[in-house]
Amino acid sequence: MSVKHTDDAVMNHLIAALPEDEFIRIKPTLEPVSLTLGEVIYESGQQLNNIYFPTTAIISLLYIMENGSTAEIGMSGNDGLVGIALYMGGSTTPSRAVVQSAGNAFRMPSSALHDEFSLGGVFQKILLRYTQSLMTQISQTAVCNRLHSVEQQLCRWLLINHDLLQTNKLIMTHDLIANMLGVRREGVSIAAGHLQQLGLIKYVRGTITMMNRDALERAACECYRVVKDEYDRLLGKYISKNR
Amino acid sequence: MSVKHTDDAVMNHLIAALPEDEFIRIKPTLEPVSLTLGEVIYESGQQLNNIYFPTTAIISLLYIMENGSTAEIGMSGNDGLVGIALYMGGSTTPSRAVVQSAGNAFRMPSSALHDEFSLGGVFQKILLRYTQSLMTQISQTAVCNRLHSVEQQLCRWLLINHDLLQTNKLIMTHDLIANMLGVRREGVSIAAGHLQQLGLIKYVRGTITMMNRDALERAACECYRVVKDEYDRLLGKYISKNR
DNA sequence: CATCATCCGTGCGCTTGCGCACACATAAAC
DNA sequence: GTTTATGTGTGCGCAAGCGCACGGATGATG
Repeated sequence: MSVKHTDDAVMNHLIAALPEDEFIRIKPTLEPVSLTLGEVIYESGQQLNNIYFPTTAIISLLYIMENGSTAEIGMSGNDGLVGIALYMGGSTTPSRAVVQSAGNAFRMPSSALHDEFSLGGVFQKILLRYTQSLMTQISQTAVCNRLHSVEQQLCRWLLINHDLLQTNKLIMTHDLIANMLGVRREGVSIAAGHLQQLGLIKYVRGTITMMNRDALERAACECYRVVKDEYDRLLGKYISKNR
Repeated sequence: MSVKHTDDAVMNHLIAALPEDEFIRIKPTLEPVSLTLGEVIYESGQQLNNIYFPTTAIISLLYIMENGSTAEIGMSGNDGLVGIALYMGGSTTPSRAVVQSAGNAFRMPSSALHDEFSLGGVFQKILLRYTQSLMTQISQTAVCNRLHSVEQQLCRWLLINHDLLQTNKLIMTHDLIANMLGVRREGVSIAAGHLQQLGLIKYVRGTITMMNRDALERAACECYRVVKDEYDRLLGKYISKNR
């Protein structure tokens, strides 16, 4: 069903899912960019000018409170895009988009996005479906924050990363994870220590290696699977070859 | 700017914001329905057939976990609609929509919705903008669940209700609120008791009366205002007369 | 090789919220 | 008017997570 494009833009699943004609049309508007760790793609409330389709990079959507504490509401990698507000009409959101794992992405200017979106084709369909899948992710984060332990959430967070990464190794300190999860660094250290003791992960100074994915899934809360299944339900028929 | 329609469908702000021609076109497809307290509009994962535009009713979006505990991710009243998944492409969501405050709504069948949505007019714009505003609400709920106290969240929750209601009186037990907030009934009782002591609210057996809205806003976390401001930013220009 | 910054382990007191249990009040039902 | 159901107050003990503090370890820098 899905067409093989002649470009590594295919690494982004949403782009890869486009029919040949739509792909050819938007291809010239896609500019490859390299994103560095910690780079801020969008600042909260700031007018957006481009939408990003990550290929190897992972971008984190963060809320920053008045007192400076932070919490992640969602993550996008080659399964999605960053910059939903551009086609939803708001042009901006109250969240910040930060590069959590350095890598590449394709950048598409706002004008090209609007042109293609307004045609009402598969491009629009896929973008809207992805938006719904992101809503599920955010919703699940909300209930997860309320009802589950730090350790369960850490497992979930590691699994999401694992899905978006090409490797088992994750460059990430406990401190950064704490900022994402909205908890203390010590809390992450304790949870990670426990997971290491169980043999699910290993880590040394800023590098976490996932040793046993299945066990991690069992140690995570149901939230991980709900979001994953919902993504597959919404976009699976477009992204047939994936996974 | 906004046209005065000849119908009480105007009580729903999104419908009221439509230009005359679009309103006339969708009007015959709107069926007034009465919604009773506790009624389940949509069940999690169940195929949707209608979208709802509340006028006096308030609908709560709930997640139900495997162990039966619940948490609210958002609320819609005459400021919005229920059934986003219908035009986003998913046809369903993992959440349940429950009537939290009895009242009326307009029901629009899926087919009519798709017809009008695909025209790419103001209707589509407004629906997408509302979706973004709901995403903000859900996102803020996520960080609020992580970072703020039960009392702060209770204030926020009361304020949202107050905005959607036509009165200061809220028919709601501590137990139900606890289900919404995803906390214990006792926790709500303690927080509510404190707010009553401060003179912000009064309550007796299932009825809560808001006494001092300004003070409630000061006692709430920033989350309330962020969501409200974002809604106004996204939809304010359409809903000029509102507030 | 020595210094320094960064990352992680650990301990302690404290607060918030949980789970449970039960008493008491007020409305509804008969 | 008595019974019954429902809604709220209160009091435990307990666990999770917070804020703070400090010490040790590891890797980068010069």
